[in-house]
Amino acid sequence: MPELPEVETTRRGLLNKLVKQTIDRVDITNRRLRKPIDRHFERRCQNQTIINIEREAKYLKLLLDKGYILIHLGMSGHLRVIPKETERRSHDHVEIHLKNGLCLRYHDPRRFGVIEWSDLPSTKHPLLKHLGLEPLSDIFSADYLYNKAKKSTRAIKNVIMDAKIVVGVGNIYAQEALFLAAIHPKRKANQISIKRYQDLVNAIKTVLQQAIKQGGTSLKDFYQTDGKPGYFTQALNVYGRTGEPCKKCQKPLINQPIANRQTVYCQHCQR
DNA sequence: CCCGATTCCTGTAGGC
DNA sequence: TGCCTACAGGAATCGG
Repeated sequence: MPELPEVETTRRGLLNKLVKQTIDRVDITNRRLRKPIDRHFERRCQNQTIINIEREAKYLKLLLDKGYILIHLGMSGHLRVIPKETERRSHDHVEIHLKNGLCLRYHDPRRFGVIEWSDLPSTKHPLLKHLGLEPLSDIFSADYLYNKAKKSTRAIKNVIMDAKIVVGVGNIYAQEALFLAAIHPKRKANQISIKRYQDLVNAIKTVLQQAIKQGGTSLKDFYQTDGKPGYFTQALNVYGRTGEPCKKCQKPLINQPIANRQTVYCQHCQR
């Protein structure tokens, strides 16, 4: 499940291969993603050079001479750069052929992703304009999170997964950050001190930075752009470890759904 | 306005 | 072995 570290890993893997390359043509086998790919997409991209690749939240932006290609990997998407003659597999939905003989191929079994061309600035783009802060930016601070949360009785896990507050934190890293900060995932947001918010903000930054270093987390569908898995999977403390011993206190980890999402935590360490 | 529930989708796992 | 169902989850949308 691509969250911020997986998307950033993808961005870094694509940079060398795509920047300064020119798009020859686009070939789409299935337009039906989270929203259908616009019928003008191919024409908008053709003969454009990729200037740079940026990440905003869990979105990638391939900056072109004019406008940009916006890509979201959804639940199960990944991108690879391969020779264009590489045989296509099922769920390979979009190919962006480069003039150098390579092609960027988008693969997404569950089709929750997004691919579109746009020239709107982020402040005006419907998918980008309401996004909250980047968690690795300096302005994402204990003060900020405390102020956002102090009037809310929501479970803290739902708050840090809310992209209108802070972006890029999905179900895996929310659970990992709460474990590191020793905060119970169901604790009400307005019942956490500013000091503990500092622990939580630190934990979110640490876990995301460590995961980026390891090339992300691979469960089922995510791979780095060179086809290797992400290695943060081995560093997970709680995600997917229901019933296994807590790495701090050895008591078995609990799994309780919060907002219909699996949530694994240690009842003893997290308060 | 706020926020939980529902929805999209398909591969996989578990039950019988 | 094979069929069936439940489940995973990002984020838009719905509705109380």
